[in-house]
Amino acid sequence: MPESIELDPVDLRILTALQNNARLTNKELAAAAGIAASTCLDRVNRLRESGVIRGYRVDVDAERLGRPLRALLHVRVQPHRRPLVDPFVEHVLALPETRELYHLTGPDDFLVHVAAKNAADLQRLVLDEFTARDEVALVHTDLIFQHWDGGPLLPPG
Amino acid sequence: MPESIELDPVDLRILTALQNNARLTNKELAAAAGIAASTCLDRVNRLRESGVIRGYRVDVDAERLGRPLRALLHVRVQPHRRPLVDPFVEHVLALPETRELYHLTGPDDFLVHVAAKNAADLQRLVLDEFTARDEVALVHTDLIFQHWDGGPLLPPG
DNA sequence: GATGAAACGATCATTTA
DNA sequence: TAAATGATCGTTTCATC
Repeated sequence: MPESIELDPVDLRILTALQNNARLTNKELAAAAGIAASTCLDRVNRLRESGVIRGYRVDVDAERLGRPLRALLHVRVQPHRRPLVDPFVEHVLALPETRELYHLTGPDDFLVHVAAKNAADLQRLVLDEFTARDEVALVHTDLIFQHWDGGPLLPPG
Repeated sequence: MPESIELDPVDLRILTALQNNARLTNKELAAAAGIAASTCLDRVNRLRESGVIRGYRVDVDAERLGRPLRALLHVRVQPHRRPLVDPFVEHVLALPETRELYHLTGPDDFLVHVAAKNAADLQRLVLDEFTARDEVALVHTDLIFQHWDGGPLLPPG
């Protein structure tokens, strides 16, 4: 199922254009890719159906939404077993502060990117939503000075 | 400049809808927010101009694009000074493998989320693009088992 | 993959609350 | 000041080549 799809240069131009601005009209997108609008519509539908395009998201400024303090929480879950891990994941994803969650190799099992209102809010989050849970053996918090998104995702050469 | 903006419940409904699907038509968005289309257009334009909305991105499946192996690289840059840090950031952001870059407090200064073709590709990336650089004092690599995005970003209660 | 036509949505000036 | 109406214009979409 998670197969690699054959993408030609036209598909790549479409994806690259959409990664910069996902709200381009179909007409604009067709122009960017150098194809007719109807063809472009076909291509985009195929990319959606094949799962290459998973969705379209708006990029919201957390700072201006009142969550200027971002942090990464390294979390060790013990014992590291499914009956404990699955509910932990569900809990974290349900928190409004959670931006991203990673399940990792290495001593710290999870990494959680959170956005908080201020230091007190972050403290509450760590104490009440993480260390208060039985399966959470350890939480280490690093503040995020700055965060960048990478460029358009492209297939390897 | 990075001020918090006053957002009313209508704005929040608009942002929430767009975070789920940034390609909703203005008409659909207006219906979701319970307002007239023209009003909705106004609101979205204001959210864009005020910087609350930073852009619209397509969510591409890295696996299906031929980059199934994702990892987090913890990188220590020494000495941790601007003349070294700024070019390092620029270098990392220019790599096609980079998905995200964090500048952090704590002993490891940077965290880089990368997407590679396979283990050999990841090894090449670490050796040639990171440890080969003079300012990079240490790289620690954790593989990503799984990665989740958080729900819609909302202002704190 | 392109063309062309019918259906639909975006947009803006104007009106209303 | 903020939202709705309605006319115009542009875009999407689909059958057809």
